[in-house]
Amino acid sequence: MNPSTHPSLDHSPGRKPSINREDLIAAALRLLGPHRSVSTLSLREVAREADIAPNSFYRHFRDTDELAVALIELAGQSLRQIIGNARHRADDGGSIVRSSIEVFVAQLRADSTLLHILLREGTAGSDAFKAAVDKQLTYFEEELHSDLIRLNQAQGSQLHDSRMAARAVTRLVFAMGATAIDAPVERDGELVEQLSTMVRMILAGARALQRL
Amino acid sequence: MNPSTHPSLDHSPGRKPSINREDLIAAALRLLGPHRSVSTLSLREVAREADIAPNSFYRHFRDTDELAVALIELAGQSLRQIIGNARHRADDGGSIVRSSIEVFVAQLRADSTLLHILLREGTAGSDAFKAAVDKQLTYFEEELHSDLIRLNQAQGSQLHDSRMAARAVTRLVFAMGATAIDAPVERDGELVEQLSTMVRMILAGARALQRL
DNA sequence: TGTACATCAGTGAACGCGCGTTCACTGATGTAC
DNA sequence: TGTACATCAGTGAACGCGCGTTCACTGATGTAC
Repeated sequence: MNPSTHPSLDHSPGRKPSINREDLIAAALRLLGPHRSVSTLSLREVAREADIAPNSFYRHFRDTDELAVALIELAGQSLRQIIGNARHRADDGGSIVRSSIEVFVAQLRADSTLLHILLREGTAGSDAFKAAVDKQLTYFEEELHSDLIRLNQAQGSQLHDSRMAARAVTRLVFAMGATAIDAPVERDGELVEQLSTMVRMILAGARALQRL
Repeated sequence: MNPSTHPSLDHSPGRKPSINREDLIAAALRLLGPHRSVSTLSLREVAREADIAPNSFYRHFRDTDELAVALIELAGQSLRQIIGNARHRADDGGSIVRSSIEVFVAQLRADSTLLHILLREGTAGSDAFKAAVDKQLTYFEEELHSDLIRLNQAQGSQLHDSRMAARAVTRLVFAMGATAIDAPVERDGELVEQLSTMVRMILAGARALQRL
């Protein structure tokens, strides 16, 4: 993400851009409701939404793939912040598992297009695309991992292979979330319930395996 | 799936089809390598591969969506059979968890287009499409569930909420598998290792929660 | 057995559409002197 | 301060492409008598 690879970010003489990468990203987000997937966005469509000529798109992105990757990174960043906050807030008092999951599901329902982006595109799209999603999931995994380790130390308990526990939780929550997008809101409670059970199973299992 | 809704399956007078649904499905499978997703297939492309005129496609399927659903059902069926066999074979002797996972990963590597179909399309495509994938995952879940119950009875052990355990295992394995398609074969061992650990965590956790 | 007929799988041509991409351009902005 | 110049974001027009879908058709097959 070297700025100089993107002409629009150079501080060179010439006409100032009347529109920038962020504007195009915003236009793309406007197009992406909960039921549109990033890989179905066309260059012309985004340009239309941003009110520029189709070919102007190239001044800011090499192609739609590059825009898609930018969207995924943005989504990952903001979501990690939200979940991270929730986790640390719950830290002192209450169940971390449940409250984190509640925040996650709430995000799912708030028409947070950003979360949908990450959930929808897990397996579809170009290689660059899938790699970008995977990278974000790995970040989530790492943050959860260090939380688990902190928790272990605080409680004096021990997890078997906490890295795998973190990965299992992350992947499972995202997989279940992806399925749940299409479910009616009434089933959100059920989803929170199920996810809490599953995550507790994984954590309890990690503790149990350690004792063997 | 009432046959009479598909003219080609009626036993009515008239010219016999020189090509049928199965031929079109076969053509689609030929086009779908490990890196093509069902939702990117075009009607014209499939028709070309099957060596018929584009408009002849409509004699067999209402649209490409209907073909996609047929592909997913086929994939689900055959895969459940393969995994089911593996599970029951391992039943007497050896670790069920590990050998089932090994079969799964082996299928992933064998260029079994069928499995890739299920993994790739989890979250993409039309609603009919996603519903079809979800249905197949639910079948897997149910079969695993009854296996877990049988196992409980045989071993005298008890699982907390074995339905959720089955769901967690199913969703997790598919999610991890979807990611792994793009990984090099050398990491298959690693994948088997990780999945085994995760699944054992879930099962151990289900047992541990029961004891509480 | 032969004939007239109904069925309908498959066809060729054509349609309009949205797409990504290219080209040569224009004209606002900032720089050099 | 004024002027000549370089930069380059944005443009309008055009391209060729593959797409889904429609239409009226043809002719092989099976049925009725």
